Amino acid sequence: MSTLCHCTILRRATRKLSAVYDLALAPFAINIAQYSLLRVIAREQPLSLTTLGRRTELDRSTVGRNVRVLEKLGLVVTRKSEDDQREAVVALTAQGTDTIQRAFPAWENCQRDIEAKLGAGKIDTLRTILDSI
Amino acid sequence: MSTLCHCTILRRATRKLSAVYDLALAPFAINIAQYSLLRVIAREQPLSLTTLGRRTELDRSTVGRNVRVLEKLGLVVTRKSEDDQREAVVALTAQGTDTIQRAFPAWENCQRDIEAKLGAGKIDTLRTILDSI
DNA sequence: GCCAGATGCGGGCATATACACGCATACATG
DNA sequence: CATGTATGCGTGTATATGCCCGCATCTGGC
Repeated sequence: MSTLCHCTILRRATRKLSAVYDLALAPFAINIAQYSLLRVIAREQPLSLTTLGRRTELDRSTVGRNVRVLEKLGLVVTRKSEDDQREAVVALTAQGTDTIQRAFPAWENCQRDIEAKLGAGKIDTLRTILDSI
Repeated sequence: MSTLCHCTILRRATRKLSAVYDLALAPFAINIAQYSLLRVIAREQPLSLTTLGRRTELDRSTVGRNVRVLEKLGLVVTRKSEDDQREAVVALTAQGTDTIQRAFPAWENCQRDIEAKLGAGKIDTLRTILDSI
């Protein structure tokens, strides 16, 4: 068995792939983490930070800070929930919706590039493996 | 083709797997990123920060900061190279060497756990895929 | 030998990420 | 209804990561 660390290999690949997506999304002034978060918000808005954390499997405090960045960029707004005064609910702004749509082709190109590079079979395998981690 | 982002899936899996390794290494007061870095240093010490960055495919400034943390933990020392006054070379301390050795079984357990979970075939496939990213 | 370009580093800036703590609100049980 | 527990958030602290800038040093061509 190899002495190479599975986790370290995974971490390295993630950094590299993220850099590819980040570069493609740079013209829209967002990165892949932000794009991904925007997409979840778009799909379920309005939603609370805690819910957003569950969807993304991110720590709630991480989500809170990441959303704050998106807010600073003018892509989302947060407001207090009326039902539950504790909750902060997030929704896209018009600019946020627009940014997602404009960035979509760039993101899709990344998807196609990696699919072409690995082949559909390996993409499926990869997804299966990663989902089971 | 699915609308799921390959990069986001990879990022999520990396966070989760890192958390597993981090938990296993917690008794030794290091995380997987640090353990991995220590191993590279152990293998090639003494080496410059730039070389360390090339080996790990990390930005040099990142390596510089990460090494500083290891230094604060007493696991490595850095000194100015005698040959090239610009270079900062890194080497393990006795405590660093000791920590790697003591942490090794915990790391190895993580390796075996993930190998058992995925099976040797999938581990190989995963490595091949990740290496080609 | 000298200067221009290359190389090595640290620091500034920014995001991503997690955990622990404390505060406010909601809710459930007596 | 009152209190104890559960839930939702923000903040503090820490590491990980990358880009850019400026400084110091090295090196090669002249």
